[in-house]
Amino acid sequence: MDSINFKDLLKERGYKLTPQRQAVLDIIIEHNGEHLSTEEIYALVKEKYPDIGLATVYRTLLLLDDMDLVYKLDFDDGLSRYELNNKNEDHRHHHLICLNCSKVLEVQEDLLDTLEEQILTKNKFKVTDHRVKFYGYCEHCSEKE
Amino acid sequence: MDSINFKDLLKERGYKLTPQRQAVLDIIIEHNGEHLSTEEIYALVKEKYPDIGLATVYRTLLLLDDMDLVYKLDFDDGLSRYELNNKNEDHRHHHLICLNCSKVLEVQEDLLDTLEEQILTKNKFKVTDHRVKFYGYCEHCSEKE
DNA sequence: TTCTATTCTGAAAATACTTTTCACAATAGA
DNA sequence: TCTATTGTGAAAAGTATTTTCAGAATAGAA
Repeated sequence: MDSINFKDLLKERGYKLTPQRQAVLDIIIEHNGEHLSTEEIYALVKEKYPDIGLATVYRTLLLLDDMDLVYKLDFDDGLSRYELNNKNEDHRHHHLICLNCSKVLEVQEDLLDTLEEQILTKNKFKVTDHRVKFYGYCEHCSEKE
Repeated sequence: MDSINFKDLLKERGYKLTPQRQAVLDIIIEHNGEHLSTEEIYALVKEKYPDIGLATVYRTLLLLDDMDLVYKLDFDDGLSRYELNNKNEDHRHHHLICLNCSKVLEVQEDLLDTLEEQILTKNKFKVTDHRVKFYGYCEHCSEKE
């Protein structure tokens, strides 16, 4: 996501491109693959843009989520986390959350297309997105038992 | 879940059976199939047990979730919701959340066993539970477009 | 049954995360 | 450059949840 695209996307929705918005998006792009919390994003943005306020970070994350540039995640730790919506990814990936060490792994699998078709047929519900979380024990924590 | 079983389950963990705990569980059982929020549960329990405090309801729901008697749900409305963990159900059901009217449907499907096997093989991650949410448009809201 | 260590409860205070308010600042199109 | 409009930071407010604490209730022992 370069700034020219971002500016256009904002404009489509009547929003302006500001250094703060760019800075928040930049951090999320730089940390692609991580699951940063709002406070973590705030701290990282502050390194480059010390005057930014926490409220602006919250507002920007809301905006980016609404624009589908990021995905909001919930790993049950009480924090909102975000990851870049990698549009070149064939399918959304799923998260494996270790109940022991809380580590989060990612799986690229997607068997859910079949399921989504069945849901449309049986329930007449048109699925547009899904969120899947698997809980269990990672390799390291499984061995320790 | 009759009170005798509940009492034993509590005892196993060093907890006592109190009228408050029973009352909260009773309400959840009575409303099986619904997705009650904490405040809704509080209001319903209060009808039968007017002196109960909100903190006790929070504490009890935490306990019931920990004991796997209920499932905590998150439909992205800022509220914690709970449903009875129906252990005679073959598989967990999934929720279909309508992005337009916010109605929540349930699907009994479970194609995830195959996926979980693949996850164990490829990622050496032992899945013990999963949460799946599908977002989209219900029959009624699809038609209106 | 009575006693008593322990757990539990209600109310209020405290937390934690998030949103809103408001006055001032910055953006972008004219 | 001008200016309508949107955006921002700081602080306050909001909302859901957890903790504190003194008194009450439970359950096992006596």
